[in-house]
Amino acid sequence: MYCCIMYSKELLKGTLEVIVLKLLSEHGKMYGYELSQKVKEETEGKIHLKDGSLYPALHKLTKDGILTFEEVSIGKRVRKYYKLTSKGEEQKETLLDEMRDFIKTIEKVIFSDLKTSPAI
Amino acid sequence: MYCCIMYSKELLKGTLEVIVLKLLSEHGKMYGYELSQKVKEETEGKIHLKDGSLYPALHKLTKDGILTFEEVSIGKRVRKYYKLTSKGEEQKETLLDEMRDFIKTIEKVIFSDLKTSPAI
DNA sequence: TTGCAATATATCATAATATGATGTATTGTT
DNA sequence: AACAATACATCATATTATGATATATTGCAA
Repeated sequence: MYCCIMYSKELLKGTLEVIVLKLLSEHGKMYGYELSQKVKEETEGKIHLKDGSLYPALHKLTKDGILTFEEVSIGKRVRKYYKLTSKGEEQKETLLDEMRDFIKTIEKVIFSDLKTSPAI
Repeated sequence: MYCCIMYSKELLKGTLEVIVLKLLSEHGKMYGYELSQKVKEETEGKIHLKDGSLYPALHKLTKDGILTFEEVSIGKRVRKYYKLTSKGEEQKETLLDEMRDFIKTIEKVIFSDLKTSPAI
């Protein structure tokens, strides 16, 4: 599977989990491939969850009680539909709050311009 | 040296370099300890560059030609004042643009609310 | 004046995690 | 029949922040 990430790898670290939890919360239940397609679509290809990252993450989140899944047969193919547990819902809220706050703080440090915006 | 980071470790990954470059660009020249104090101050303690992260990063950036430094003796103590090279200035711009775009994209995926904002 | 906090640097083993490579198999299209 | 897309998976590697640890100076308060 090929990649095309617009951002340096480092920036994306830690983002995967938040994205997965947000999408699952929003759509109820989704399977791995569907998740990766959805992200690609919503970011116009800018973020691509690689399967080498996604599937291990889904396994880990399941092991940690954040997700559960049910297997659904589509012909001879088996899909694993994942959804949030109640613990997962809480975790999602925590991570979203954290991300919001993180972005706010980063913006303050990084995009402040001492020369032009002394106001506010 | 003690820590108190409000964010999960993962979120901070990749952020250190951008912060360092931005601050150096803004202040001309700074030494390691000064950098960590500045960040702590500007983020009200929310982000704390640990010396175990900062110094290796400064060494690496120097090795990569992004930074240079000059040693200044303050009494018996020696400070290393770092500043951006011209390559470092370019790198700073690149990383800032990347960060801007990254935040915009992440916000679109993560903070979109399908229920309340079908418009646009 | 003694001891502690702050200043200032540094290194290293460890942990976490995304990645690329690689593999298997099915389904739909040309 | 061949190929792209669908759908899952594993693993060695690379990157990087962290905590622990170390050294030494300086200023301040008891």
